[in-house]
Amino acid sequence: MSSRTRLANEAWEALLGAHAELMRRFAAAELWQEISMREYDVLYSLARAERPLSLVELNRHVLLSQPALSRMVERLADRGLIHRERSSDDGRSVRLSLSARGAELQRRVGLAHGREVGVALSDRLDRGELEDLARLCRRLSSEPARVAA
Amino acid sequence: MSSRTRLANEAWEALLGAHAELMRRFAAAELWQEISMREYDVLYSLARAERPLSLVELNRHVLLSQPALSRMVERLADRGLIHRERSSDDGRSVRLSLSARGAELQRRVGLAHGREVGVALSDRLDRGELEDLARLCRRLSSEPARVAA
DNA sequence: CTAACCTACATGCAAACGCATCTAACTTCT
DNA sequence: AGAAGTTAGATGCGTTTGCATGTAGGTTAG
Repeated sequence: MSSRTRLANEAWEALLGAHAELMRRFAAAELWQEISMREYDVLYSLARAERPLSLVELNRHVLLSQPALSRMVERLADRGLIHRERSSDDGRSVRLSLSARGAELQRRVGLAHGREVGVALSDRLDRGELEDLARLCRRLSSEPARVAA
Repeated sequence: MSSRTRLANEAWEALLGAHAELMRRFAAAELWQEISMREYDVLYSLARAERPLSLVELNRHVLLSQPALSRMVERLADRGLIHRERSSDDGRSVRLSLSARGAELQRRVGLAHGREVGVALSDRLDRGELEDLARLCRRLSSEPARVAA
């Protein structure tokens, strides 16, 4: 195993550890009574993307299987938090967007959650480090590093 | 919302994105036939910690509820991958450790998985960046930044 | 000593998940 | 245009999860 591979594995393990610990911490908040963190993730993804998303598009942001997301979307629609209508362009596809209630809930929960995120990370990293972390993580999730053919 | 808080939230979102995308990629490997990624996480945690761990200790590394972990441990023990014995010191506690079969499986799967992790991260970050990422993430998951009283 | 409390783990149960598969709507190729 | 192939989403079903709670061992205080 090359030293580069070792470094990569250490970085991945560190990232997993940070993810797990912070998720635990955020999940402990008395904030997820109305919606779970996973449901919030769906609302947040829809809020971010001004235009309606299809299930497949939404699924790129939400770490769930397609069937699980399909059912979660159904539950959120039943609760009146999101709109789900069949696309006119493509009869297979659905157009998912926040309802007014869903948008309000997302804003309200997002505000409180965002404060906690801010505290948790700012406590441990300064501005420059936060920027570095964001940059490095974005590099990991952006388009694949395609090799020239 | 202060700019520091905004930076923290951007960093957290970037970290979540990287986590989700890489998890997806790793999960797609034809490698998780014998054990799931979550089960591997348990075996890996036990492999790391040379001494036997209690459920509570193990639970610090594994992002699952205590009851869910308790049952996963039960399944892994039933499959002969880990040993579970009552602690002599503390009659409430269990001592969890890898069996020979579990250790072998962890090594085998870990080797292949580690290669994938290496490729995925090394493709996008150089040595210095991998070190930076590891350092920043460890800062996020190490002991709380206690404020002097 | 023992009653009250706390901690570690297990268990009942409903909700949610993933896998396999289905249906229906596009797309492509001849 | 029609058959074959692909893609979007939904559904059946067994497994796994989390919440609430139970049980038992250990600790503390009167």
